[in-house]
Amino acid sequence: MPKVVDHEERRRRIAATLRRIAAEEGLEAVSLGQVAAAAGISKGQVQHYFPNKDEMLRYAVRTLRDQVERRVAAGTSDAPPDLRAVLVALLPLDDQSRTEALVANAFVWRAFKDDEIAAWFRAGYEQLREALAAFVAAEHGLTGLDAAREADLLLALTAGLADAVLLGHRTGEEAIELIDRQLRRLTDGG
Amino acid sequence: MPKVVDHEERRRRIAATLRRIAAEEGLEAVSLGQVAAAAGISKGQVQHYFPNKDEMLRYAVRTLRDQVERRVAAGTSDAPPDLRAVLVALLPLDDQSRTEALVANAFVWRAFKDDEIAAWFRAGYEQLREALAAFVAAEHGLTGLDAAREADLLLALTAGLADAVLLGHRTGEEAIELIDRQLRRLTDGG
DNA sequence: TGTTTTGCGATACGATCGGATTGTAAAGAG
DNA sequence: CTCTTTACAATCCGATCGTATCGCAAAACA
Repeated sequence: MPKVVDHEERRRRIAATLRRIAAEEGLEAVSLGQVAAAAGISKGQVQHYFPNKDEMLRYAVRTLRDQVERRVAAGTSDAPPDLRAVLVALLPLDDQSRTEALVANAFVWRAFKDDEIAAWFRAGYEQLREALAAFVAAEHGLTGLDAAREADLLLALTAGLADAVLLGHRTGEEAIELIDRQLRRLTDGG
Repeated sequence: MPKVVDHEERRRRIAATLRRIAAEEGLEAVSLGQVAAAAGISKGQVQHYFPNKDEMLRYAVRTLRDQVERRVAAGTSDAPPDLRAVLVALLPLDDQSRTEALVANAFVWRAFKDDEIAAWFRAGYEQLREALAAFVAAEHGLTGLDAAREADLLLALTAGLADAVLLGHRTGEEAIELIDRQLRRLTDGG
């Protein structure tokens, strides 16, 4: 065998370039040629590491999910894990999270037609639901069912706010204020 | 002048076909040829009524907004206008509203690159915000600022739930229950 | 030192795109 | 009836797409 190459590493680099293009110009701008050019490699090399475009897109979604998970976990790791910190980490407030949100948004439509991508979205959603429910139960001493419902409210609220921030309908500060307002109700009511 | 034709009517029909394709197969499947074929007309006719594809897409967004506005208004007109009814009308629960939500979602990305489309989205958002704030103030007797914030929470929550329902992460019933839970807080707390 | 296998650049292919051009039938205007 | 304008069909164009194929250099194995 020739030139020993880390296949995963190549794929990750290509996927990262793909996400950059998707965030900047939309999924429709993602073509083999564009990705190759932006990554500074040849079209042939891209083909060498992905059997087709769909697989390339799926891989980009998988690694995006990993990236988001790592970032959210990192954002809460300096302090003890905190419900508020997780919710705020889900908002597109800096370049990194904004790019992730843009890419996720760009991929939403793919999820309707690609079951594998849909499965990744759903897994992320469920994981978040459960994590938030655990936080609510721990921080506000609610019983399981109530905690789950409050977590659902917070998750949907944060998702809606994230979209609004992304579209420029609200500022990040406004979104945080609204999250705090909702959290305050839990504290006061419990 | 030959064959007297209602230009607006033709444009509306073409736009409706465009939205149907966008809802079923995504915006990327929307091409002049596809729209023409689905509408049972020639490519030339589509070109005759829209100077280019972008204008066609913009027109489709404008008429979508009208359609949503009419539906939400109609859904609340049999009974006296009602905060809960408006929020529920925003969820993708039947074919009509689901299609609208899908199309809106498909157009979100366009809004990032097309200022005119972004303006229509923003206008719809602001209109909804103000309407909801008025409802909250009227039904729960809150002062202006509190009413506006509660309306913001409800709007973001409903938007997040609408997305979750659309993606199949939740059922419509669950979404309605969560909206009711949030509304109950306003009633109890006020 | 061949031989084989892999990495990857180059290029060709057919399909499809948005847009421009051209042709023509119909219908009011003169 | 002639002329002009409009409605639309048909076709062409250059660009770009995803994919297939070909060719060759590098490197491990024999």
